[in-house]
Amino acid sequence: MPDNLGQEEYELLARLAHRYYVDGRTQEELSREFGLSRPKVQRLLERARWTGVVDIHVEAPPWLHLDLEAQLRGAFGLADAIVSPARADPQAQREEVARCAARYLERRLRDGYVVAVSHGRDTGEVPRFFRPARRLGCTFVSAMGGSPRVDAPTNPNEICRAFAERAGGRAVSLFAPAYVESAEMRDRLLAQDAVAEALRVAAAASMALVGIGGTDDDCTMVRSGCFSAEELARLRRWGAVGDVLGNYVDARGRVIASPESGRLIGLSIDDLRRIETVIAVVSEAEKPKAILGVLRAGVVDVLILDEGNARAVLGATGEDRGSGTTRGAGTARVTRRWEAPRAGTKEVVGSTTVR
Amino acid sequence: MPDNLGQEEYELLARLAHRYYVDGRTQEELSREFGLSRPKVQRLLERARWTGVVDIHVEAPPWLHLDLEAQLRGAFGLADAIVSPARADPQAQREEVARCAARYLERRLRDGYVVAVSHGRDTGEVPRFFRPARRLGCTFVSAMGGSPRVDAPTNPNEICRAFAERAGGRAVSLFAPAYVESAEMRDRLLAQDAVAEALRVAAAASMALVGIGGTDDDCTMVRSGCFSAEELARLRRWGAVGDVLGNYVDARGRVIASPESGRLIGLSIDDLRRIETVIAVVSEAEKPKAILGVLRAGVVDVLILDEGNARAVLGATGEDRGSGTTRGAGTARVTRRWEAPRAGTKEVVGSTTVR
DNA sequence: GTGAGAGGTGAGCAAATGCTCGGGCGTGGA
DNA sequence: TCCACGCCCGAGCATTTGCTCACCTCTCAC
Repeated sequence: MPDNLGQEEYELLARLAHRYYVDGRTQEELSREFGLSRPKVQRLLERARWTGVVDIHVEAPPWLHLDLEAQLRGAFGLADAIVSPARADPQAQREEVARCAARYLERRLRDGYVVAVSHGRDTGEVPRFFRPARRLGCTFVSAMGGSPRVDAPTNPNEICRAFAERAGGRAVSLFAPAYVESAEMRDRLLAQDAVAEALRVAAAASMALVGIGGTDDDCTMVRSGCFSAEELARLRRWGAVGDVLGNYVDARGRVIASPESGRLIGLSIDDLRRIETVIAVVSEAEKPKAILGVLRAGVVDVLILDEGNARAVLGATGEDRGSGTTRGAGTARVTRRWEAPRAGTKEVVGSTTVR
Repeated sequence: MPDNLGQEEYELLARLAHRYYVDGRTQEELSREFGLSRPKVQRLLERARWTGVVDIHVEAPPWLHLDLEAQLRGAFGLADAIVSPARADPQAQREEVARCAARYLERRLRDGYVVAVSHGRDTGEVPRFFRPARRLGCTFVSAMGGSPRVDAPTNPNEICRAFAERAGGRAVSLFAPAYVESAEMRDRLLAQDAVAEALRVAAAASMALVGIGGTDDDCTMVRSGCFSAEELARLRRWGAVGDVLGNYVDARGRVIASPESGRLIGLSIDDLRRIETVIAVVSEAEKPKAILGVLRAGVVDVLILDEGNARAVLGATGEDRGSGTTRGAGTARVTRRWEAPRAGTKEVVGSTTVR
């Protein structure tokens, strides 16, 4: 198969690889057995992997999209990205994403962690699926104020309460609206101990779980009564494409300093940047622009979303990055781990996947 | 694919494996990323390999028989076994085996090595293919006496000379016949300085290259005039099935103390046992009994032979050992290296190879 | 309720592995 | 012929990995 290999070399590589991977000898044993230096054996094994004499294949469940996840991580420098299986029904899709988020939290939460939580339908679904293996001494705190037209489970306080119940931890509520009428009113509210204290806890969180909002007329901010359609239209004119915790950003990820930003009660983008792990959960269709904007703002560490948004976001990034790996998730050829001995990276990786 | 895995676990294993093998993270990074202890990650990766979520495949050239080699090593405790590609024509087959032997020597020989060499048509072919990359300060010494009806290239002295020429080393000749008329004559010859010296060098060799002789009427010993057909028939009656360096053994590998053994000039089986690496080269058809006998004598460390003999020897060993691995050499599932977490060995290995 | 056993867990260590770097050798050009 | 360049090689070190062992928890029988 590897045509650029001489017969002699092919035999040697195959022998070494077989002895190493199948028979389980160590490289040192092989070096004695074949009369080579140990580093030489290691270089030859590397070459065997590189030429395809050794093929390491990861058989992933068909419903996972590890390739998309890898592309997302790569494209946006995320610590992690999770693409949930696709569902036709929006509610089912939301639950699927929430399930992924819940699993993720279960893996990552540790006693004593403080988690700042946003509002939103996506975020709100997460607690339902959250079942940690044991009681966690965690604190869940609202990272933003509540919405006037409350349908309970999407309000941050309520979400925190649900989390705390599931985790056996405690909830810290923020008793304030997300947006107040004026900057002056905001400052006076922030001077209240109860409000200031909650925000202080939230700002010191080690983790944040946030949704990503859009700017269409049906977005959470409008539905929940925070904004009128006119206010939102004005934000769009300012270039807004989406928000986290009420902080709007434009397509290039720059925070928009609109009149609205002065009326916001909750963590700022800069507050978020100081939080170690910011987890964004998104499931709704037609959100790629908002997601892109927020990703470009560089506050998100972990992105959990559905397949459709993942593809849309990646598609919008520019031409197909790593199109070679777009094949079925099941077939993942070895790239970075067993890099080419010495060669330009991207290029060469591209050529292996052909094979 | 792995049906005995829960969905959740399958996902986790796939994620870990992908991150480890494809993205090249370390286990420690994964442990942080997934919120697991490092040993846990390592156990999960082990499980991923074991359940087939990760599949390591060695693509060997179709003309190699790495599976047969592994079985030979296993069955007879050999340090190494090399099965040469099959050839229909006996002479072509002999050359193929000799080529393998030559390659093997090239890999193993080091400056200062002393190699004891037997007579025989197989051994005699090796020097023709021997082309070390650089001059080797090696000594090649006859491990047994010569034969009366000399056709030059099968006499040990001549083989040594050819080796020395190719290697740029030196040859030490043994000026004596393989068999003399009586034990008394042998003792007197051994008392000769020239003879004793050569044998002393041979006995102190770090390597021996020997053929394996049969007991049919056309064997080297008869063709070369060492024995008459009658003498050979007598050896057969004593149970002889084959020889190394003129030392005959029976089917169970016991040395035969016949009248002939007292007349032999060359290294004994015990001398051979003291040599670190004894390499046996065999190609002729119909030799499996001789090979088996000699293997059972436990003097051979490395066996180099043709496919037909390899299969015959293994077939005769008892029922198909490791029949699971008898498939094409190209497909070698991982066994020993990534053993089952905790389980009886043979059994479990058998079951992987099914898959 | 209580005790015994099985199974799972992570600290810590020994071995194996990957990698860097200085040095030798061959090749091709002046 | 001699020199420069580049390639390959292996010693030695830092990191990663595999593994052992003591402990902990959970289950089940008594």
